[in-house]
Amino acid sequence: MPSQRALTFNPGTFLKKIGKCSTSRGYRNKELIFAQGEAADAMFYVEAGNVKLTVLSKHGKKAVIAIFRQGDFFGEGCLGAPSLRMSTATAVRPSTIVRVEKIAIISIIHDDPLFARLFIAHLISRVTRTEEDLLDQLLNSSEKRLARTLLLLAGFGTQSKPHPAALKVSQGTLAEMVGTTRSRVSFFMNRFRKMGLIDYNGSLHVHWAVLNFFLHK
Amino acid sequence: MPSQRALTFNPGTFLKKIGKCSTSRGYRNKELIFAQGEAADAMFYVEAGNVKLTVLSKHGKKAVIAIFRQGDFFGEGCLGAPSLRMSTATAVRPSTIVRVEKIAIISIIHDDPLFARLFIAHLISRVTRTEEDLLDQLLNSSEKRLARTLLLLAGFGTQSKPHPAALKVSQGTLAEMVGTTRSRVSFFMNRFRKMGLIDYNGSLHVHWAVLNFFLHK
DNA sequence: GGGAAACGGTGCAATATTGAACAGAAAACG
DNA sequence: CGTTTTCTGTTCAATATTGCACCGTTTCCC
Repeated sequence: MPSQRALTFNPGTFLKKIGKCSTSRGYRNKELIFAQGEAADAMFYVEAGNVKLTVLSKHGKKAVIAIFRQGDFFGEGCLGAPSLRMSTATAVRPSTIVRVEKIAIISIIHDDPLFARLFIAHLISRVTRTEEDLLDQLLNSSEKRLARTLLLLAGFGTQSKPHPAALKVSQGTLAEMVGTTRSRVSFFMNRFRKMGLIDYNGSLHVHWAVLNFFLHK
Repeated sequence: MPSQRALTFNPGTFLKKIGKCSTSRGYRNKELIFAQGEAADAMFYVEAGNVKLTVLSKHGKKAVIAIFRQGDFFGEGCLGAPSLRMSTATAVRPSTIVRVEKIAIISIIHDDPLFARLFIAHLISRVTRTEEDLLDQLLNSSEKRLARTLLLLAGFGTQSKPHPAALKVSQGTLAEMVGTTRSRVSFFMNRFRKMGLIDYNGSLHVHWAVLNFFLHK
C-alpha cells in the first residue's frame, strides 16, 4: 500500500539524494538570488535565513508572492516548459541557500519513482497554498487578509510550533503581501494592537489564538 | 538530452496509459462532480463540455476558481497528502468527464519516469497559472481583472486558436471569478461594449486584439 | 558620530467598491 | 404555451480603499 505511506516531502532526504549536484552559498541581506525575466535553470532550498519572492508589474506596482523560511524550496518553475523567472527572489536577511541544477532534479525524478511521487505531493501542496491565497483575495477584506498574513508569518499552521516572533517584516512589505497600501496596514496594525490581537514595540508578537479567533468570526 | 524534449502534457497519451483504470461518464448541466469537503480520491479529465470549480466561504460568499474545458484535468489535489476537496466541481453544460482513480495515477508515476516528468511539468504550469491569478488580484483593479477574465475565457493565450465565443458565462459567474459584485460586472460590460472591446446581444463576442490592448495600457 | 535612508503614525480628499433593491427581458421547464 | 426562474440594466447610499502628504523616530552605513 504505497499510497498510505507518509507523503511529507522531506528536504533532508531530498538533499542527500542530490548530493554533489547542489551548491550551497551565503547571501547578504537584500542580495539578489534570481531576477524576474532571467532564464530559469535551477531550483533553490533555504538552508538558513529568509527569502522574499516579489513581482514588479508593468506599471511599477510591486507585489510579494511569498516569503520562504528554513526548509522551504522555491524556484520550481524551472521544471516546467523552458521559461523565464516570473518573479525576483531576494534574501531578506543573511541567508544560506542551496542551489540545485534543473538537470539534477530531472535525473532523480527519472531514476527514483518514490522521489517523483514525493515531489508531486510537494507541488500539490504548493498549488493548494497558492489557491488559498487566491481565495483569500477573492473572499476577504484587506483587514482579514492582513490578519491571515500575520498568522501565517507567525508560523500558524506549520507543524507544531506556532513560531515565537521570527520574521521582521516592514509594513510596506506587509502591504505588498496583502495587496493594499502601507497607510492601510498601519491603520489596521494599530487597530489589532488596541484589540489585543498583537503586540509590538520594536518586535512583533502575534497572539495567534486570539488573532485566529478574530479571523474566523 | 531528455530535458530538451517537448514538455507539453499530452492528455491523449496519458489517457491511453490509464486505459482500463478510468471510467467515462456523462453529466447533465449543473450536475455535481465532486463537492467541497468530500474525500479526494480521484482525478478528472474533461472529454467534452465545461466544468466550474467553486468555493463557498464560511460566510456564504462564493468564488469561482476556474472553468475547465475540453482537454483539461482537474481534481489533482488527490495526489497530495490524503485530504478533502477544497472546492466543488460542477458541470456547466452537458459534459463527458473521465474519472481516474488516484491509485492508477500513482502506479503510472511509479512505473513510467517519463510520465512522472510530464505530470510534474503539468503541475508546474498549474502553479504558474494560479500565481498569475493571484498576481492579477494583487495588482489590478476589478475592471482590468474582468478584462483579463474575458480574454482568458475567449481562449486567448491557449495555443493558436483565439476561440470564437465558446463559453456562456453569466455576469453573476463573472463576478465570482473576478472577485467583485454582479452590478459592477454589468457596469463594466456595458462600458466595454461602448468602447468596442466586446459585442454581445445574446451571445458574447470578445474582440481580443483590442481588449488585449486595453488590458496592457 | 552623523547623515541618509527606511520606517511608522496620521490625516484627508478623490475614487472605487459594496450590497441591496427593483423592473423588464430572456431562458428554462413542465 | 404559460409560468417560473434566471439574467440583465440600473439606481443609490454606505463603506472601503487609494494615493498622497507630512513628520518624528529608528535604523543603517560610512
